[in-house]
Amino acid sequence: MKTKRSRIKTDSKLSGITARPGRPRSTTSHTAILAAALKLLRKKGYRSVTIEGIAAEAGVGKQTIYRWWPSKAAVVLEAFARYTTGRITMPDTGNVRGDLEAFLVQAFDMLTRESGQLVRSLMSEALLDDEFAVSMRDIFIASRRSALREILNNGVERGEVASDADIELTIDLIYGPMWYRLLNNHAPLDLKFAEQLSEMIAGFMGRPD
Amino acid sequence: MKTKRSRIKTDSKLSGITARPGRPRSTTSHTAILAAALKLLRKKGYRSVTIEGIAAEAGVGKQTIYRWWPSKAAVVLEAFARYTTGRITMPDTGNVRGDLEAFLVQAFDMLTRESGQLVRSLMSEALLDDEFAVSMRDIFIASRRSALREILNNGVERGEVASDADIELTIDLIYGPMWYRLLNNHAPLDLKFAEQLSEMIAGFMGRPD
Amino acid sequence: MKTKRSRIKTDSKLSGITARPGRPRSTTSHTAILAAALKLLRKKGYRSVTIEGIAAEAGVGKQTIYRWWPSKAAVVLEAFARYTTGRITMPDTGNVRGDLEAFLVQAFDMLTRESGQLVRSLMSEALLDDEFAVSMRDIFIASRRSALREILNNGVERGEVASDADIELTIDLIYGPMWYRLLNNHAPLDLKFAEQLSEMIAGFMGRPD
Amino acid sequence: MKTKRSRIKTDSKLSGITARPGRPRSTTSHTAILAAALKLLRKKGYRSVTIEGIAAEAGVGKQTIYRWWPSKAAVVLEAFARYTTGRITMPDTGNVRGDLEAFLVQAFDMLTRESGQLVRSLMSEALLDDEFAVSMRDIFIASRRSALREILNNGVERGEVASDADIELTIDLIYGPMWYRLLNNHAPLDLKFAEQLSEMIAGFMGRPD
DNA sequence: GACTAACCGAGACGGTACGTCCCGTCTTAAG
DNA sequence: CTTAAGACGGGACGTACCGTCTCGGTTAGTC
Repeated sequence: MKTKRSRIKTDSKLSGITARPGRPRSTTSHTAILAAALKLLRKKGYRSVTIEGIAAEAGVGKQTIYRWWPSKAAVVLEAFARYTTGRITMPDTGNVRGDLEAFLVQAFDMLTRESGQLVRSLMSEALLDDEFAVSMRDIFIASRRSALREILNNGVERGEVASDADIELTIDLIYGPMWYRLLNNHAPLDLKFAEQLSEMIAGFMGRPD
Repeated sequence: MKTKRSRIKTDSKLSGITARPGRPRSTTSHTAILAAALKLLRKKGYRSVTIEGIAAEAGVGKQTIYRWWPSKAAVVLEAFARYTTGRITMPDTGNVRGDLEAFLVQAFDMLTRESGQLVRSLMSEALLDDEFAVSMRDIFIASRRSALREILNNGVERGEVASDADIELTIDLIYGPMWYRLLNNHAPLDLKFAEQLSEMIAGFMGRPD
Repeated sequence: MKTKRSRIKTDSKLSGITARPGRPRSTTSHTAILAAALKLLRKKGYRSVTIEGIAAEAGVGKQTIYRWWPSKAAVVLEAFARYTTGRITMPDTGNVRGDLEAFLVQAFDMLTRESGQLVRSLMSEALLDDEFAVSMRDIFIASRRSALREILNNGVERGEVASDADIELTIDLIYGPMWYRLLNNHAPLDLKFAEQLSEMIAGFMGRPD
Repeated sequence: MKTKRSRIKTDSKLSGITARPGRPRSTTSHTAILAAALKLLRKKGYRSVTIEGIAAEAGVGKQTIYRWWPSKAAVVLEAFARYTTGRITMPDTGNVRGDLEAFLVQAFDMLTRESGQLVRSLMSEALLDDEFAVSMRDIFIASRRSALREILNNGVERGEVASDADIELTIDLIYGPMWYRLLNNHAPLDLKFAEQLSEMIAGFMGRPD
């Protein structure tokens, strides 16, 4: 998420610089906006959500939104980020393949049952707006990648995975098919797919010989 | 592409079905619209292209566009489909891995040098519009998948690939990473990636034992 | 009513000249158009009636309408003219005042119960289109004026009215208030008004001294 | 003229009613719109004037027009009302007939030389739109009627006119013929007609016997 | 306790594009 | 040559939102 000033303000606590003068940002409005965004998303879908609609639903002036977010996509992204924070739990089955499968099952489940359409909407926006794409990569994609990275690195430490394996490539080989199915909807993100993917990756990585 | 009525026009003499009454569709306008769409796309990018703009550029009434296409995305998709028709050439190197690599090099090259942004735009639309997503799958995705399918089936015939291999899954494993990089732009679609993908797939499929 | 060719054709029967070659004008379509126009007028009001709507309702091509009438107003005017033909009956009470009152009662009644809104619509068009105004004057206004003229001239012959009375002015003094109320709708076209008008006119004309 | 909300804004200090929130209506735009409407009317005639054209000419968004007026006719009516405000001057010749003649000469002159076509256009609209007709009656017709009413009432006070005369009917008898000629254009609104009308009315009213 | 600054709601503003309606013209095949 | 059908270029409609602006009013810290 990008705001015009928020970082400055966030720093003030740490740096001991006193708060800027004037009325401080209303947390009530802030949360009301995010809640409204989420609600409207569910009810009408991303395309039909408008800044004007969010403002009305939140009982807030449009300017208050524009002051803190650059676009509708940014609001939605923050709302979604808040919503999913802490939802990723790291599995610990003892081996890479098990961890991977558990992780994918969890991810597929969430995308299938809850946030799939929302993630699609956000990606849709990212495809047309480079600045937003950066935000999305920073906030959303990066954290998912690093979760996988951790799983794979654990495998390296355990000796299951060759130490010179190309981790980043491997992550692409895992998330790639997942996104492909998510976006194209031509085949399900189900248990079987999680197994197949995990098996493939295990085969790909597991040959240090 | 979706039109309101089938353009199938069987031989009236034989079938007894007479041609539709009324002035026939203008091929001049049809091509002018597609040309205008392509031109504006290059000049201004998908988001800035409007139906109104295409109509003006093509010297055509807006209604003429709305009569034959349901949305801006549909026009662009048809324009793009025409543009790329016949551009996919099937490689013949004698083995699956070689064919695959050659095919991917070709595909990556085109996406990187020419049509990447356009494909991203179309996918963006497909993510928000299910009806359009179907069109896109039918016109664009399907033909790419069947190209890969042919390559893999050739491998089965040659005995390089196990006869019980899951071809559709394999296609996902190839196109998935390609799309993932295309959409997220976090790593290049380069020669090296083509090699890596081909190797991985060869490894994945090539063990009938 | 103005048509581009109808008079030529009308003459051909009389002059013995054989009909023009080609398919003759369809009387079926002609009457269907007028009927459709009248039907739509009643259902939706003049403003909402369109050439396209009439054509559809009549099961006729638009061109067929444009070939024979210059505008929607012309179609409506002809439909209305047909509808009212022969509806004006001349009263004969023996004196000007009685004739006038009877005539006005009849006219007011028709405008109030049936054709008021339609006449208003036609006048509306005439106010913006000079060519149509001429048609309307020829077809509609003129016949009403000559009816009154006859009544007044009968009075002159009987000696009730001064022979040098300004008949045309008098007609204006009668129809003026009638139209004024019809258009402004601020007061009714009722029996009392017919009496008052007749009395006023009798007073105005009846003093040859 | 009809606006969506009353612009009555009583003194907030006294009444305790605070001003409406939000950015106040722009007087600049308001006047620019009326000026543009008048200008376009003169240049192109009522039928060719469009809301879009007025907006462009005034340098204003279309919505700004739609926010405050329900139709093109309403804009034009307000523009015209402003334009004619204070143009009616009451004559004082000492007797009803003189006053009437002077008043009519003035009115005929204005309609003939300046505003005739505009008034016809407005009436055209009023004939098809009841809501607008009410506006027009309130703003335009009513003020003209009350001018005449004053002249006639003066006559009653002076004893020239019978005290039980039907003033409203008399007004119809005067304005009726005027409108009739204005609308049908079959005879001029000239000096002679003003005399004839005045004479007729004087005869009609001036018999207290 | 006044002053100042930034916030807030409300909503009007100039704009752009939408998708629709209908205009009057045209181009077919059929009669 | 007319007809029904219906596509065509075009113009305007009235609406939805955009992102900006301008009000009155609120809520803090600073003088």
